[in-house]
Amino acid sequence: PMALEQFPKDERLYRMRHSAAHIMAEAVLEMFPEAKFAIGPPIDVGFYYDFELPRALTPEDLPEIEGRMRERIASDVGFEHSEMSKADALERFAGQPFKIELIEGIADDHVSLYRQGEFVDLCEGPHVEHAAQVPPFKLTSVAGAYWRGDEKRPMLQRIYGAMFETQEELDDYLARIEEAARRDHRKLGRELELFTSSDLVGAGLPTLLPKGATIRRLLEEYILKQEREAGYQHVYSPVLGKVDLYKTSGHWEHYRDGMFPPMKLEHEEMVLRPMNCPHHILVYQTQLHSYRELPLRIAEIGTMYRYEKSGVVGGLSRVRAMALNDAHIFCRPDQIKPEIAGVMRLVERAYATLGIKDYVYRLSLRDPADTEKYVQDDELWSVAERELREAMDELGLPYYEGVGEAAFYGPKIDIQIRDMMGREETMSTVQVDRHLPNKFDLEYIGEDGAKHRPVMIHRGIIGTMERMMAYLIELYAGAFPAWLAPVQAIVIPIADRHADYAHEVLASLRAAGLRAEIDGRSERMNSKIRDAQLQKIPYMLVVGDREAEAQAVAVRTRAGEDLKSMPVFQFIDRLQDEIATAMEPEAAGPDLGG
RNA sequence: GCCCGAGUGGCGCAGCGGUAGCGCAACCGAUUUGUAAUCGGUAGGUCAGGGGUUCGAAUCCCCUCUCGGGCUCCA
Repeated sequence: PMALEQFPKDERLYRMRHSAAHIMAEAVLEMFPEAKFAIGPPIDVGFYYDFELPRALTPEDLPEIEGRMRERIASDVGFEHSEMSKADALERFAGQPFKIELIEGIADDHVSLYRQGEFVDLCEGPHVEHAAQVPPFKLTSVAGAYWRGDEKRPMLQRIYGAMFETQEELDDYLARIEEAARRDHRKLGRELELFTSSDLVGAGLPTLLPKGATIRRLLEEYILKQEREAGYQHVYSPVLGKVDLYKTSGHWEHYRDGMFPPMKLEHEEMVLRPMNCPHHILVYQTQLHSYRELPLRIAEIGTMYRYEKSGVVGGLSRVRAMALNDAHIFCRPDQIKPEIAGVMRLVERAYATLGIKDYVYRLSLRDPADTEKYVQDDELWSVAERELREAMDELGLPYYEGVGEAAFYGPKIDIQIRDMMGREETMSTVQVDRHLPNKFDLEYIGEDGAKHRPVMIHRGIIGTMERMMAYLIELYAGAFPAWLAPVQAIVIPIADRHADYAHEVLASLRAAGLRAEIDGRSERMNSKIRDAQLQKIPYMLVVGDREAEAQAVAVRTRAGEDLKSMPVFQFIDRLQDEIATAMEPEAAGPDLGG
């Protein structure tokens, strides 16, 4: 057999992490002889193992488990592979209900086992040859996890471990986790006074403070301008409507669990909208449309409400009230591909401006086996899926497929970003929908004078303002580029006698459309600089006798760079240039012919 | 929603059965300062909310709410 070192790195890591999971299981068995074992696979930063234990584990248990693991590793037990018949295995694993369920699910009449020391596990392998080949690791957390990922099955205890081939790589990973914690938008949101939340308002309902509101407004202004230039028309529609509207749209049937329960009025029931689509459909229906008018692009920063489960809400990334940079394009079938291309161009441009580089495309498909979640119409799904594939292929954009990730009414292209912890989230989305046009009986008059059914494209570029803000706060660690910074420059008078001049400078900056503040406290300049630094304000403008004399400002950047003294007008020019450049970057992505 | 953990002045924390403390911030005063924290003083908390145990609860128990790590779900 090949020695471990001869395998490619991925294969080596797989074996090492998988073996560590087994060693951890053995350590847990020593501590809890009555433990029931579920599964323990390698994952991309290490491994985990799920157990059912007589008591809840706490983080204080981890060092002991780690210690026992290190003993096993030091003793360098070998990993031995064997096989036995299913019947023998069922006997061997009597008292291990999860293993028995796994064995019963194996099609073969023989099962594969691995033994190290006293511990034998049902396992396909592969593993390292002996325990000493397991590299540095650290048990990181205990958590709950459903058996087989099914919320109707028992909740097990999961222990996560981080593992890399070298101590250095492990340390790098642990440092990344710490850095992610430092950038956590919930922490920065408080420190930088971006948003707040209150027990009295409720979970998932954050309030944007003035600085956070500024960022959101800038994002909105940016995307609204892009959309206007791309031929979108903006509307305002109400955030609630009659239940009947959502029964017609199908949201009531397919999305009810995600909606706040209805408000009963005297003769009707109202619900907070979970999506904006029905309202935009009503906009379309106000007139009879000719094929010449299409595509019609109806857009809105639409606030909507979703009853997210209590365990999932948090910060700005998962909220119950959210504003979606939403639009619905009503078009002819022959316009689908060019419209998708147009949306992709908007995404590429927006991401370049926002500085988002780490993203991938996902073709989100339905799970054909799930007849509950998705509308049943095979023809509709296969047509929409083909259109999306062809559009992406023609654009030359790579994508991976996510089965079971579609909307209830159709497949979609999701643009997936990765957060600081490496978790993937949907930011932008494009969806081809032939379902809602049917439900609402939408039509347009074609060239032939007959009625035809338009196709709807649902799309979001910024996505929800909340999630985008959460992402950008972490991406920039709160040090926003000047165009997005809530405060772009702070004027710091050295002594009280400089207050008048400082206010003159402030007035000039504001007159030039810049967001500036003044720190007029009776503090030392050093202290004011420190505070401005902690607030991550891009420019600090120190003004003292010399500056007042020269109609100048002494410019310090938040990077700590001293740009020396310059005339006020020169600083204004410089900052305005910087902003203009940042907002019109070259699109970073592939050339989409725009 | 589920498992585990946690909620102490605006923020960060200590106290863990004998009726609340520290630092920062705030406020007042002094200082008027040249690129990451000037000094002194004052005020602020029904210890998330409710119920219970106890002579006595921030400390122990129960319920609810909120927050965190996961799972499931999701923009």
